[in-house]
Amino acid sequence: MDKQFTIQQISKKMGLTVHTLRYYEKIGLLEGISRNEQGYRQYTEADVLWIDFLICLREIEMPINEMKQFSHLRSQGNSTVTERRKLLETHQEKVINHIKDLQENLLKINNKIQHYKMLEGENK
Amino acid sequence: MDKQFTIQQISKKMGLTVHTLRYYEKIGLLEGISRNEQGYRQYTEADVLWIDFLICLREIEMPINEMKQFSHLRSQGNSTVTERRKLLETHQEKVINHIKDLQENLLKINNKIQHYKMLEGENK
DNA sequence: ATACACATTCGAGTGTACTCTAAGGCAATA
DNA sequence: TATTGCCTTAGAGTACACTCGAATGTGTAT
Repeated sequence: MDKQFTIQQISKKMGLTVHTLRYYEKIGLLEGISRNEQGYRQYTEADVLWIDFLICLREIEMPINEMKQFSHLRSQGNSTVTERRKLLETHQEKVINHIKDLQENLLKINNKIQHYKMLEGENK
Repeated sequence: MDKQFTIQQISKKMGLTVHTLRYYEKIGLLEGISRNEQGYRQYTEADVLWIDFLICLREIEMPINEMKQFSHLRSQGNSTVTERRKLLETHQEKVINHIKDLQENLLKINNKIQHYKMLEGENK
């Protein structure tokens, strides 16, 4: 049984607003979402998996343009697997560097916090 | 000898554009930047340190509103040290959680990359 | 004297990623 | 029958953090 979902159900399930779901479709991140007789969107399990992956890309802060590129490659089938892998690897590296920067700056912040604690101790 | 710097020198030194420096001043992140007879900005060593800290806050993605709040507390002197510390600690925690999320999602991405590598292997 | 290179201010414009509004359609309930 | 409540679309509006443009001023170099 191939379950189908309405846009509301997907919205709740995935934590994206219906606006965002329609927006993602409009800009080409979500391709081939089918409609029922009334013209309402019907999402499949496969759509759910894809949306889940899009959310993952978003959480690692991939820009929408890159996500679109990835989405487009995906819709061209298996011949684009290498390109897709490279796209992911390139972004992966960016995120790793970003985390490194965050951690370095967190050290500075922590020094500041320790410094403040010292000042607070003195004023007792 | 209290060194003074022009906006250009600060721009080069700190990696912020002159536009951004004026913008930060306008919105209250940079308070009390002195002027010379011509009305040009003259930045001091203390200003440099403060800008450096602002950049640090920006790199850990503190929103400008929070930076303003911090800046305002700072200008009120030592009585606000505890509040400032708490502000930093609150944001610190957010960043730590953010890093955790990034790392979790990187794992998913890595699985995808491994999966693609497998597919690529099969096609040989 | 006048051009150049810098400075000033105010306010408008940009890019990203949504987020919302308006106008309209269909189906079930009061 | 009419109201409610969902859906559709196109396109306008928002928030954030800059980024730029226009008008104007000042001190040094030719």
